[in-house]
Amino acid sequence: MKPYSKAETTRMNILDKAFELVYRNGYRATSIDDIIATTQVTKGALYYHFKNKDEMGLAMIKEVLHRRMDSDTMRPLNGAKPPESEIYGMMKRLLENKSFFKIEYGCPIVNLVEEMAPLDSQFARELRKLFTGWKKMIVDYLEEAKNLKTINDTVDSNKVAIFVLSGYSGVRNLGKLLGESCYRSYLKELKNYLTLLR
Amino acid sequence: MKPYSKAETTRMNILDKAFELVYRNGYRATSIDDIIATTQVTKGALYYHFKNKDEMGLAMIKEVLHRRMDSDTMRPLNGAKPPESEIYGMMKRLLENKSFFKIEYGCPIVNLVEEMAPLDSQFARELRKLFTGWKKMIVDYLEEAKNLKTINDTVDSNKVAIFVLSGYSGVRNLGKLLGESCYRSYLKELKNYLTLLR
DNA sequence: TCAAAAACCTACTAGATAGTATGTTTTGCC
DNA sequence: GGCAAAACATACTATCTAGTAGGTTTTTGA
Repeated sequence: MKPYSKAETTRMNILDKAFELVYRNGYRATSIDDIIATTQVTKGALYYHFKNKDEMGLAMIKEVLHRRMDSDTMRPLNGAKPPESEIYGMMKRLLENKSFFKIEYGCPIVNLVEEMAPLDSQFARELRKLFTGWKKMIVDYLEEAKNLKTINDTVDSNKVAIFVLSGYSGVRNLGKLLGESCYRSYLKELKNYLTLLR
Repeated sequence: MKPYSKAETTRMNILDKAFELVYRNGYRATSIDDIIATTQVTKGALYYHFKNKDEMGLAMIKEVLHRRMDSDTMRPLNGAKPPESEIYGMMKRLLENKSFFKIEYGCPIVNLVEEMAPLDSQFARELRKLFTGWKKMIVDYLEEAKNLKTINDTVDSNKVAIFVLSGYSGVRNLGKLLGESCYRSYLKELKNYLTLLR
């Protein structure tokens, strides 16, 4: 594979640092001046790569967020194994990943949905892609598990996926307020719920 | 009861309008100038009532948010009735209350936790009061229901409360992205989950 | 190697922002 | 009625904000 050009490096540097700042402070509260200060990239360079702040924000979602999401959550689930192992395991890995996530800052995707989905349809569109991709992965797993008789075939895969993703989004929110203990409570009760699908 | 003085009216007017703006745009994106424009109150009057923006924001949480929360969710639950009726009913009422909540803007408390809990310990403290009050109500109900043999006495009330509140917070987030349909999915699956407690 | 295009740099602008200084009006109370 | 304190009004400031104009340097390809 060919190495990154200098310009590509600059661009990725901007997006990566912007992501970190947005994760901690929110999109609108992260100024272009904040970004250029932490990247050491000048304003001219930034506006050479991106037409304006929103275009940069969208690129950040499409590139940085998609990449992290994929590496963290998108290992395909095995329909032969029960949900208390597969779905629970995915959530546990996500919630215990301390290198990408800080409990007090929650989940970057959830944060961006909260802040930007009501305000900007383009942001909403990109974030919807992320979520529906994730949801599809869960639905596909559940359908396979039904076929393999791993779970009860009366299970409504779509509703279960929504319910599980709601729980995840919500505990990321609650975690900001109550700290790590609620991750543990949530995971315990999630496992309880998932046995219901058998 | 004695009528509100003019000054009290002004103060409440500021807090009410500020609440609406913060609900729609977020706390930091709501400027003092926005607030005085919609209230018709001048800057001098606003800064007479509140030392600064944060003090106003905290007053808004303590007064407006607490009041709305109480009237909407704090009807005590009856331990003699099953969770599929009591807890489910509470969530259903909340999610279907279209006069106070707009689906695209989510839940004001959840939004404020998302935005402010990581940034300001005083905001976090006030919001924690709201949440723990709500949580206590659910825990109390579950304990009573255990005593009355309405639910299984192996249920861990605290974990169930965390799990249920996570689901609520999360579906308010998801609703911003996917619209009303996910409220319905969530409620259906919540009822499913709650039967597990019997 | 050398020109054209890509990548970057600096200094600036116009508007928004929280907060203040210094007033004037209104209210409660004797 | 009158007067002190409470309540409100106006004009201002310093700082931050996204974005731009017009330049220089670096890279690329023939």
